[in-house]
Amino acid sequence: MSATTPSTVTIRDVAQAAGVHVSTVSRALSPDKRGLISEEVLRVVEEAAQRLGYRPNRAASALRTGRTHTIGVLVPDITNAVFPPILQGIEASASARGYFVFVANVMDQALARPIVERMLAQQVDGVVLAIATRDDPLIDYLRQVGMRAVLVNRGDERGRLPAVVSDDRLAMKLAVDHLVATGHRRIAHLAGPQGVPTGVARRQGVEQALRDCGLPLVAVAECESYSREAGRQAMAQLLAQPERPEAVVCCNDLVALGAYDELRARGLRVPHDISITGHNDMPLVDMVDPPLTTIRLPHRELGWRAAETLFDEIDGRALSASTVVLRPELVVRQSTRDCTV
Amino acid sequence: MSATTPSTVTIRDVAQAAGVHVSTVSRALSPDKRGLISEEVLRVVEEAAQRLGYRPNRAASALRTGRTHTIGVLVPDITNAVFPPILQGIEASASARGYFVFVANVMDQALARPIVERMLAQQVDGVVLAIATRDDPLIDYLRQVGMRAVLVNRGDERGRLPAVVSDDRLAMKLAVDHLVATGHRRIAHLAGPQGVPTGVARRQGVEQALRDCGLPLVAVAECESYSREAGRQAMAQLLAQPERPEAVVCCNDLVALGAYDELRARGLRVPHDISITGHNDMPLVDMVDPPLTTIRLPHRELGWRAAETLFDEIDGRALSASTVVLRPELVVRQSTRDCTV
DNA sequence: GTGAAAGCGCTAACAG
DNA sequence: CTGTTAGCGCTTTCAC
Repeated sequence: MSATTPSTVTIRDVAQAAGVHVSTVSRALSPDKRGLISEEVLRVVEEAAQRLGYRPNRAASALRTGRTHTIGVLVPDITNAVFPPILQGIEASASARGYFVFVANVMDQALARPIVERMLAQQVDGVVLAIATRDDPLIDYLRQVGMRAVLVNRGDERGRLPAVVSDDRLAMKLAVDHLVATGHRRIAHLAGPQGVPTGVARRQGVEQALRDCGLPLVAVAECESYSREAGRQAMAQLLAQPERPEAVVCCNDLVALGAYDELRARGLRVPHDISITGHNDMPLVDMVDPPLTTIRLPHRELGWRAAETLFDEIDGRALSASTVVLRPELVVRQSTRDCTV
Repeated sequence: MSATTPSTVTIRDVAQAAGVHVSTVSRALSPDKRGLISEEVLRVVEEAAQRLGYRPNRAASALRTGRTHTIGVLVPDITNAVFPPILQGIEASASARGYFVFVANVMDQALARPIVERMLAQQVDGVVLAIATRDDPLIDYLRQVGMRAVLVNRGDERGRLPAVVSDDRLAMKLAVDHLVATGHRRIAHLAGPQGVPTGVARRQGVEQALRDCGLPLVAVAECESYSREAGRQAMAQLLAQPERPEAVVCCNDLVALGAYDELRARGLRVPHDISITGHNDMPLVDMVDPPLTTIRLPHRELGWRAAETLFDEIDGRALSASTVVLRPELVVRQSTRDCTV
């Protein structure tokens, strides 16, 4: 029956109750300083702390030590199914280390800088960014102010910050190779926004993979964003071309689903008239009609590793490998047909 | 060209640069105290702060004032598509008020209490809980320690804490009425876990709605959790009964999709052999096969209102209505057939 | 309208 | 091993 007092009990109260000095209490309750304290006193202090329901005030400790045990995470849109698992991985890692995670939803790229400034004021121990654009000035800013930071999902081409990403080129190669192996020849690409690293890398991945097979990229349309509606529009553009492609490699699942929308509106059938591939393996894409052939990413691990990398930085353990690249994997379902049979 | 110094610039530096006392700087930079300062000094201070790149240390201010400008949010599983929009609403509200939000993913209900304790230590100004179980002892604990809190999505039957929820009974009534209007008579229910308020309320909603129509509830199976797999299992149980229902009202979309899985495995077709309804209108349920008839909730608004309620509490603005109930809405798609034609 | 001084709760030298 | 002392950066009385 610990009488958890609603009123604030401080280290002084504990010291008084235990009949020792506050600094002794501080030491006794600090995991790495408790070795300095005698068994006897340790017991008394712990008992008193327990009894009074003492909870060290993190704000005070933060002021003194400069460490808040908090990190910030900036995501572009938490409603996009890619990010929750990443966040979960980050949170799991943070939680295991006694850290809390501020989640900021950066709907507008222009808000990123002010948000980082507020996080700086909030004294976060570091940030993980899932919002880096190409040549993002934010990255320079972070380095300039000495804020520890790690990129996730989207890396930095110039390697200014550690990053944990998936292999976008390989992902696209997996998709292209699968299509080619199943007899597709006229392959097009629905590319992501060329302002973000993933958009560029995936496009290059498609181009390279096709080149490796000695095949042309018959058409490309760039999506305004990674959204269903943008995918629909881009697909419409693609279909405005004289000759219809046999298959379309999409930069992500949402875009692929947008392609479905446009195709359905025109009475075209997937995969009968055209094969479609996605990227991400979002929840439920195995249940859409037809189930989507896509690329699966280890999202949760992406987040976990990013957080671990950040904590390594925070604890002064400099990493050898600054960029971690995780392997994506092909998931074949029914949106791609076998033209060889 | 603000020379943002990497080294920490404090209020003392600003005071010195501006040739005034620190307390004057503090007042000048505080929105509600700046009235006490002369135009002249205000200008000088602001210029100096700007030039030096001063950012008030929140940890110090928190220690002094007891307010951290942070809130915590506890969600059961951020990977469940219901929560991201709720979180987004919370975050939008918090951000607009200069607050940051800690997101904690409470995978195991037993971890809720320790997490709340850590948040208490972290001096959060309040919490919003999306994880309340029925008669949750956590609620009493929060009241006991005087932590401001608001429930979202799941309310408390005893009204111990303010809550923002959707009308679960109405939701189920909308589903039942639609089925009845389209000629279904033998209606069953895939119920949510009866340990959480929503599971109970939705089940009661189905029962009441059916009673209102003078129809029996032909069968009920309780799901272990709000998951696709649990839905599949519960559907299997339902199909083990001698007579097959014409329609099944599911406690949520994931469960409904699990029902799809089981039905498909048995070669039964939706809605030809059996009609299915969901709840939540998750992203992509309009694209599954067949598109799911479901209940749409104002998730984002749920989160927004919950946060606003919390801030009202924090600012001492006691609310009149302690529980806010938002209206769900029926979305008819193709998982329910019209038996009257 | 501004300055002086105290102190929020904690940790970390420094003594002993 | 434990106590003493100082101070993190800020806000808020209290004077003037």
